[in-house]
Amino acid sequence: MKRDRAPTLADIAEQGGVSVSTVSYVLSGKRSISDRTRKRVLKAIEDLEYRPNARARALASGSTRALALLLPSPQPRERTEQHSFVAGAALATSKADYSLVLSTSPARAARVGQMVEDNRADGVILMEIELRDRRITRLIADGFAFSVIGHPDNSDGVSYVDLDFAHSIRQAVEHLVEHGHRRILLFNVMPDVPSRKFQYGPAQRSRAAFAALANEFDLEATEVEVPRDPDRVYEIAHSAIAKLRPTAGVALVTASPAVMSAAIHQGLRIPDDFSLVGFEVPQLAGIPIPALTNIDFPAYEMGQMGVEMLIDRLAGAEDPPTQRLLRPPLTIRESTARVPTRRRAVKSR
Amino acid sequence: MKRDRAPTLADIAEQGGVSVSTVSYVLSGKRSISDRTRKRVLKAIEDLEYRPNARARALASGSTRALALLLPSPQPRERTEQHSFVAGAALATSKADYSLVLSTSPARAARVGQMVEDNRADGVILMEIELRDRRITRLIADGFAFSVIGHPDNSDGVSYVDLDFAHSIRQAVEHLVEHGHRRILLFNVMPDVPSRKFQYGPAQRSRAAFAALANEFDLEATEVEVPRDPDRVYEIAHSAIAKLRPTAGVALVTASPAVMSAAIHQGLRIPDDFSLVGFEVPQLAGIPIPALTNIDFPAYEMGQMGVEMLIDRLAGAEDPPTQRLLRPPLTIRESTARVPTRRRAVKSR
DNA sequence: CTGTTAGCGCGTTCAT
DNA sequence: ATGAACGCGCTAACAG
Repeated sequence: MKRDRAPTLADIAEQGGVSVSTVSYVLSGKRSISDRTRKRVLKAIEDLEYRPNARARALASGSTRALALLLPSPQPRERTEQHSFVAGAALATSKADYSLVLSTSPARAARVGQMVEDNRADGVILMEIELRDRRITRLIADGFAFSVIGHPDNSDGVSYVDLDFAHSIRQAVEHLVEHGHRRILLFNVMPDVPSRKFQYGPAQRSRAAFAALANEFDLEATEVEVPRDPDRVYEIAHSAIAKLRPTAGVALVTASPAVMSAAIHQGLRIPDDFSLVGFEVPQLAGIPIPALTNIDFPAYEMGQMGVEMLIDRLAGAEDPPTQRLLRPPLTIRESTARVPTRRRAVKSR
Repeated sequence: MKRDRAPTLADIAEQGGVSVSTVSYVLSGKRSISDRTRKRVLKAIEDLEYRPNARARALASGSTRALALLLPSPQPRERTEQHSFVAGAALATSKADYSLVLSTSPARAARVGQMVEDNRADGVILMEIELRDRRITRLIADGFAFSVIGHPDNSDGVSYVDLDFAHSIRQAVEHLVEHGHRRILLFNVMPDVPSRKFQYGPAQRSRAAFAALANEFDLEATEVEVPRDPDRVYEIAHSAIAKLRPTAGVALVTASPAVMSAAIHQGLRIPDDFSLVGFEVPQLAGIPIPALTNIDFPAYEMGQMGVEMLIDRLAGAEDPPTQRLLRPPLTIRESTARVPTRRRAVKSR
């Protein structure tokens, strides 16, 4: 049976023979109600299939119980980790009985707070963080609640979850070094906006770590920058491998399938001629041919943490910010192996 | 400079020396305003950096300008197309100046309208549609605005966008038949909930089309059901290929990488020993080794269409529903080839 | 323990 | 062309 108008608090109050505030209070539990009236109210709510109106509630209470997730302008070719962030965030928000509003990133940094200003959300979650991210500066200046996936250079007071890229790169390179590799390529991610090339945290931190390791282990290490488009990655990796003839490579997020293809397509056998360590979301690592030695990118979990941190922020008053630098393990699979000694002979031709 | 309280219509009215309704009307344009007052008001809005409060607006107007996208409970291992739906939907909503609220699918069909009932959204978008989807029945019964990605058996009056799976399967099979293949496997998607196995539209329609084609061309056609988990797909495909020794296969959404791996790992060369047609989002097709003959799943576009259709529904009164059955082209790449004649000799051993 | 009422910020009808 | 005032549905003082 369908009413033409959704029941309101007033309807419940009437039906139950009580006042609206009483109904409101049995709903919120913010003051004690006698068992008898509570039951009457609950019955009325049941009978009329009453559902609180979220907008009215938001207007009156000042809280929307919604979080905004700012997507980097959604392209058809999105990155897998970003999708996992979204999925994880969606799960965590509904678990906490919040809503998740997806929003495309505003062009101007000044607009990051828009969702909060417009009263569509209580706080925002940022991703694709730059080393000095102006959006974060704004959000702090404007006093908005937020959390970030990734972290800027100066992360004082900001709640974030990120990967410890320096640690992961070290783990990957040490793995290769232990297997005798010395000529190693780093396929580093490059943001689509060239001017921000040196601003993107993961790229920058990976680069620095890689350079330090090259020095420490005295490697012939070369960094190769690759864009997001897999086809371009393929081309670039193809020529880099042909030219530099590395025995191994480390590919950052999203690049490994294309890099592996590039190697195979020029006749290299994996891992005999070329070892590769990837950095992908788990579901991508198991399937390739051969299976990828991989650092599992815990994107789904990071998405969840992002919202949990934000909700904590919204609840707890002046708690210290949560800051988590994750160190996912390296899983060794078929794509890496000891560099064969016979290679030395071949190499000299 | 930051105020402790966001400016409201009243603030603008005061600053501009006019009434609140006047301000409201210059914003909505719903009645004519003299140029002088309009300018004064606009200046005040500019000066105070006024932003309309979306919740108050929603409460007063009855429209939230938000759409809810109901996600199948977001798992870590989400399917690529679903992510693309989301990305496309996010783009289209923000283009139309709407918000997109992500919501996990309610357990009970009766709850599909929740987002609308709670006044968080004006309409909902459904995905993962079953042949007789109770959610759709509910939504119609309750008179809610909605659109769906996929389509049920009885789609009278529902706006949807879907793929013409029967057509695509035909296209794929005919391609293989033309190349001399006769022993063909269909790797069909299987929903996670076994009881709904025969309810899932794409699976059901693909199955029927495949069976009809087997009959029409007198093929040794076998359907192999695979779950979503790539590892399981690999196992199942591996043993199916070993046992049935097909010369070709057609893999539905998401399955082709695992199927290809399974074939390669048992020593088959692609396409010489085994041809494969995939059905994947474009970004997945180009990179595999070898490149996949593929029907590009236009998931991103479908996500966009889903919201566009819903917005049309919300705007236009009693227009006929939009119903689109897309037929993406088959792109022939390296993974399929003519079945070699020498194979006949080999086959008999 | 319960009722009354004043907002929350904006849209809109009714006056003027 | 403009203003005054009411209502959207709910929360939270304030008053018993």
